Formats: sequence, C-alpha cells, structure tokens
Amino acid sequence: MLKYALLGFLTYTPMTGYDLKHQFAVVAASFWHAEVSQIYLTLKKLEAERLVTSQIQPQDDHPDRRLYTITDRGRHDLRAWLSEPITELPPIKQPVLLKLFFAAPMEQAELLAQLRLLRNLHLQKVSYYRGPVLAHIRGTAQRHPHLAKDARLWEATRRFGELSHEMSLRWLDEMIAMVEERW
Amino acid sequence: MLKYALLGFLTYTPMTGYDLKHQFAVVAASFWHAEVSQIYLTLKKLEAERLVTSQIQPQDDHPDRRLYTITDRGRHDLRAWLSEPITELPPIKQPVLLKLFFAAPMEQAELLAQLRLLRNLHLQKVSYYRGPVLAHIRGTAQRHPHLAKDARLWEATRRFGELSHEMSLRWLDEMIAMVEERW
DNA sequence: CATCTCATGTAACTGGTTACATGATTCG
DNA sequence: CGAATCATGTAACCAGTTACATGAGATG
Repeated sequence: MLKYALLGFLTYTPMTGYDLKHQFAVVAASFWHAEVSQIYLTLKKLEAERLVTSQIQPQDDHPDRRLYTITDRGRHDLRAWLSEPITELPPIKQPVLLKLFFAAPMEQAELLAQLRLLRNLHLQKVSYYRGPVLAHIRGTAQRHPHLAKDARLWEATRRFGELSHEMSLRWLDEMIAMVEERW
Repeated sequence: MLKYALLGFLTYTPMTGYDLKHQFAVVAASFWHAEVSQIYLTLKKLEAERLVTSQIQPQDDHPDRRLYTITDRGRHDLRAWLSEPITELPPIKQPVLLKLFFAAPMEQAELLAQLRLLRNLHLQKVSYYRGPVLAHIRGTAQRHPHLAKDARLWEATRRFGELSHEMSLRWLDEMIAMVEERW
C-alpha cells in the first residue's frame, strides 16, 4: 500500500525519498506511516516495475539527490487501484483494546492511570488536527489554487483524524467513569 | 502482540489452537485478528519460551487435540505487559483515507459509489456490535458470574467498536454530502 | 454428493521495523 | 561544540499472510 502513497505524492511533483519522508511526517500522518528505509526500498521496487523513473541531481554543498518522477504506467496503476472499491473493512488491531480486554488482574489505580495517560494523548491529537494540520491544509490550498479539489480531500482525511480522536476521548471518559465507579 | 492475546485467553481456561481461533472469530474480532496458521506458530513459540505447556489429547472420532495451558511464567509475562503503559499512540494506517486523499482524478459517480458501499459496511458493523456481540457478552456474563469484572471489560471493547463505526458513519455522511454538493 | 466442521501444521513470501553506516552543513 | 538537517542506503530480523497438505466425521 505504501506503493500507492508514494505514487500518489509523485503525481503532485517529482520528489526525492527524503522529500517523501516529509510528506509522511507532515501531511500523511493522519492516514499512513512509513519508515525512511522502507520508502527508499519501495521506490527502488517501483523503479524496477517502471512505475517511476529517477535521475541523480548532483549538489555542491549537500549529498546528491535522487529525484523520482512518476511514469504514465505509474499513473495508470494508481488510477486502477483507486477504482477498486473496498468491499470489506480491514481487520482491527488495537493494542489498547487488547490490553483492556484482559485488564481484570490489574489494580484500579494502575488501570486508571493508564486510561488517563491515554486520554491525554488523544487530547493532544485533537488539538493537533484542529490546529497545525488545518492551518497547513488551508495554507497550501491558498498558495496553490489549482489544488482546490485535492485540498478538500485532504481536509476530509484531517476531519477523520479529528473525529476519531474525539471519539476515543468520549470512549475513554466513559471507561474512566466506569472503572472509578465500580472495579 | 498476538502472543499476549493468546496468553490472555489461556488465563480463562486451557484451550487448543482451534479453540483460540474461535475466540478470535467471535469475541476478539473487535480488537484483534489472527490467521489460524499464525496462531499455531505463535503457540509453538510460546511453548519454547515456557509461557505455556501442551498435552496431546487423543480422540476417537476426531483428530487429536493439543491442549495448551498457561504457566506461571506466562501469567507473569502477561501481567508485566499489562503494566507497561502505552505512552504513544500507534501510527494510523487507513487504506480508505489513503485512497480518499488521492481521489482527485476519480469521477464523482465512481467515488460516491465507493463511499456509499463503505457506508453500508459500517452500518452492518454497528448493528453487529449492538446485536450479536452484545448478546454474547451478556449471555456469557450471566452463565459465568465469576467473570463479571471481565464481562465489563469485554463490554468496554464492544462499546469502542460500536462508537468507532458510528463515527465512520457520521464521517461518511459528511463526505458524501460534500462530494454531492461540489466535485 | 458436496460442503462444513474438526484439527494441526509447513513453506514461501510480503511488508515493515530496527539497527547500522556515512559524511558534510547549518543552527543554537 | 553538540545537535539537527540534508541525503541515501544495506542487513538482519520479525510479524503476519497465502497457499498448501492431510483426513475423518457430520450436515444438508
């Protein structure tokens, strides 16, 4: 799947692996995550599949950059993937829920401390999505008016992040209340 | 992590790999997923680590069963893991959002069809959590009163499933409205 | 008669993580 | 002067998936 994330970003403009890393850190964190090593490896595979091409750009004061450009085949591949509808939801893997499910042997105070810590993490995320992420999307949209449609889609993914952390917050409030009241 | 899910279930009662598979299909689907092959492989590793032991039970009319029992070391290991607080949220990987983020080249009708299909999937999940899952938890709790505390925790994970699919539903409604109105 | 359930497992592969390596430049 | 940034990569490892194999008994 990382494959399509990389192809997707390369439709905007040619980029290096390093640039793509930043895309993941800044814009894509709300829906995907990738380690740098994996990005470089996958770019190599994409080039072998002829979905991207690359040229080395020598630089004087910095290491050389390898700039990747999406090919027509790459665009076609991405487009085909977009057309495939998702017919079943991916299986859930939630470490938090796994822990909570088997938390019976824990002490009340210990569990409450963990739930409150978690609550804090989600709270931070909510303000992150409402603050810097929103600002970044609006800023980019204003600077590049031709990306107006894209910007609405970015906003859609941002909104998901906001809503989902809000939901976790509500859920944790319920859980904390439950554990406080009866354990 | 599958490790701890297996250890967790084995604290209730000794089970076979096959039994554990059912636990995942019925109870654990709201927070974890595992293929059978992976369950057998992991059980073997757990035995090598002495966190579980196994005995073969010969059966006349069915294949022999290998019954796994958690050891004290296993309980201890699980307990230690429960005590480790989660200090950062796991990175998100949402194929749906990945697609949506790059959906600009899609046609309105195509995208709307996919969003509506998705909406339906979430709707089904919501009624699944409100119906059979809830019934199963209440049933088990009534039949085994000593698991009352556990049952409250199971209900907590069920509630998360319900809330998170409801959230997705709300989000999709917003998205569908947005795409219908302006594309 | 076909399919499902019971029951356990191996082999090949894929996707991703962690750790490591290099080395100049810029910033506080 | 240390840390961060720029920039790319390899090697070892780990978790998990897919496909395959076996074979009897029960169910429709």
